[in-house]
Amino acid sequence: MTTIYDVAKRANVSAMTVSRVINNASSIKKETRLRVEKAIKELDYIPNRSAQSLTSKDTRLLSLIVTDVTNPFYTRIARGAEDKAHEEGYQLVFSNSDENIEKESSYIRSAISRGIDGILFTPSGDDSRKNIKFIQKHNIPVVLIDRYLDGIELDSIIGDNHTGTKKLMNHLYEYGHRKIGFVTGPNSVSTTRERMEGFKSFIEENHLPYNQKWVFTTNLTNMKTSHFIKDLLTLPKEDRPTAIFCTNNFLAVDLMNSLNNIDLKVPDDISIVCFDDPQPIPMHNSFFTVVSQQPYEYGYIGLSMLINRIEGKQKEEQKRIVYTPELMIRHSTKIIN
Amino acid sequence: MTTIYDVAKRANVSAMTVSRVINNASSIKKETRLRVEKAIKELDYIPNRSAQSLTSKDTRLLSLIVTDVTNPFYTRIARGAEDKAHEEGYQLVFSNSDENIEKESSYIRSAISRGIDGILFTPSGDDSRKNIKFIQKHNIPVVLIDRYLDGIELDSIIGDNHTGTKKLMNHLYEYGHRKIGFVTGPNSVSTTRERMEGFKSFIEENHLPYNQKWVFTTNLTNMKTSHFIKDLLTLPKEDRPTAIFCTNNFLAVDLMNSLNNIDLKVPDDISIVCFDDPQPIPMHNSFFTVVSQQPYEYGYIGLSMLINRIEGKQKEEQKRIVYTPELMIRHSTKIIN
DNA sequence: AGACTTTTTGTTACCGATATCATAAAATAG
DNA sequence: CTATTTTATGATATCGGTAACAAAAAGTCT
Repeated sequence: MTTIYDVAKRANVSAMTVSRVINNASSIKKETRLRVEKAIKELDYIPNRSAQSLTSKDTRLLSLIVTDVTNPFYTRIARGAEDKAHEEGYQLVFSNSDENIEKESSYIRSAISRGIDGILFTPSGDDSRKNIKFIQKHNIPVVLIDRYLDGIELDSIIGDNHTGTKKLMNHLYEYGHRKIGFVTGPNSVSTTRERMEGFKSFIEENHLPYNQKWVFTTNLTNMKTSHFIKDLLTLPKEDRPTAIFCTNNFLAVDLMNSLNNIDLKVPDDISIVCFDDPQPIPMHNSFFTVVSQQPYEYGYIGLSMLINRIEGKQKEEQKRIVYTPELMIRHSTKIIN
Repeated sequence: MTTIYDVAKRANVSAMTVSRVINNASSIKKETRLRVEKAIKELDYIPNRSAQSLTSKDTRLLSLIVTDVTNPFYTRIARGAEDKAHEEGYQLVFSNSDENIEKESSYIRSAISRGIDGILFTPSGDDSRKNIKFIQKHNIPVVLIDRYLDGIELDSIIGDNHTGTKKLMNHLYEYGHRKIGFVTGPNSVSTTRERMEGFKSFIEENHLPYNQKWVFTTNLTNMKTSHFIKDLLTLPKEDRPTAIFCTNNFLAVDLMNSLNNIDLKVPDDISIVCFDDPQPIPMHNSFFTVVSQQPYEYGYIGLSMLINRIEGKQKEEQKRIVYTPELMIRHSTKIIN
């Protein structure tokens, strides 16, 4: 490996001078600068960031922790974050927590061990609180993305789940649906919880019928929506929901698969709505009626906030940015009489 | 920041002893080990990887360079790679080259600067050759994924594009299609080139009609398939292709959008096939007829190969793994008479 | 030209860990 | 109980940079 000393020797200067050239410090004679730069080129010298970090205390490395990049929502967050990071000369280490606290902790530990400058973080759920405490104890800037945690004050960028839910419910209502089912993940997650609250209050405010059997909660790893469907079918036809609200895209896809498997058609037999596009591409012919958020912006802006915090541009109190999701009416819902 | 010296002081031992405990070296009295471990816990000490890397020369950091994580094919490669990395105690820095050589170079430079232990790499195209030379000059292990470069011997994991193409073409043929169009990206990419070769040889072997106007080449950044469609429509109806082969999923999606925009329906008016699922989720109701590869495995196995190379388990000559894509007949193709 | 600034370059110590060699303590042997 | 081997711990130099100060060179001024 070529070091700063090799370059120094070749350019006939001290190591310090080379260091100055690398960091284009002031007060270097043009002539020596050129000589050093020549030596750098000739030797293919690249500075060793580990060594730099040892003195400078920064690494220009950031950590992105999401639950699963494979979820198009997070894929686009990742892309947005990476774009901003690249623009600003940072790089991104990415991690999939799979909604698993242990995994999350282990990623955080190694991130800290690496001396990453900050973390862009989608917490698994309420249990993540201790992980956040841990991060804070180590004085590392964090920005929460998509989910927040009660009682923890942090920069964050999230969606307005109440409004989003209301938009979807309203759409179903206008399409004539009154019996509306609800499929959701564990409510240790803020987004899920808020969507559930939104759902319930809509039901109440509009005096819609409500049946405990229309509600299904799943952990996200093995969904088992098929069980739910089977249960629904035990009800007399007039007691079944005509539409189902899913708190996220993965659930909607899984639910639809379960329905298709027993030859129930969406939207002819039942309508489905959910949060977030299941598809990564803004396709003309997307199928699901959703409220759509702007994950790319979440990632991009979230990362800007993080960098501002790191570089001390944002000194004041925490900032929370809230985006309002947009209703996209597509083909998974149908007007009924 | 807590250092090894803080721990040493607290546990009343030398720094070296702490280091030994961290790396669970042999020959430490159980009693001192416990004392040190206690101190580590109490101080929340986490070793500084930058410092470790300075002596050990490894970082347990790997670089993943793909063209765009947002493409579900690469999303899943990323996930596969990250899973394996995590299992083995490595972490992944990820980068989107956007098929842009300059970006690619800049990512490689900073990866090397970081001292990453290896690179899992989807080269932008033929121009990436110089980037690979550069990586090799710095003695960094690389595994190529999805695309290879002629004349460069490296571990790689790729798909069998000839067979894949033949499968799709055969399917169209069996469905009665004879006039088949072709939409492709820049052929500086090995996959594209091979698919094009496969296409041409199929046409020749089966004496199918061929018309230069049925072929459209685009750079992948601004596709402009709509121009292509407009051109097709200037042909008399009987001279238009009844099916179009796209070399990748993004092109297929874009093409379909263009068709929809002028009220041409897939598959009723025209059939489409392509490589790789546009959707990240194995959905029951996926639309496109494709040959599907196993990107998750590409990532997972590619990363294993990389680690083997890094850790010296794979000393011998280069290894090339070739996967055969599988035909998935869905709803974007139609039998014609 | 000499005194005084200002600019440019070099020296040394240090960042936080570990390799290497040295030493102390414990275990075993004679 | 000393001599010898083995095991456990420590001192020091080093990895590749940079901060902080020191020194040398160049430029200004009288």
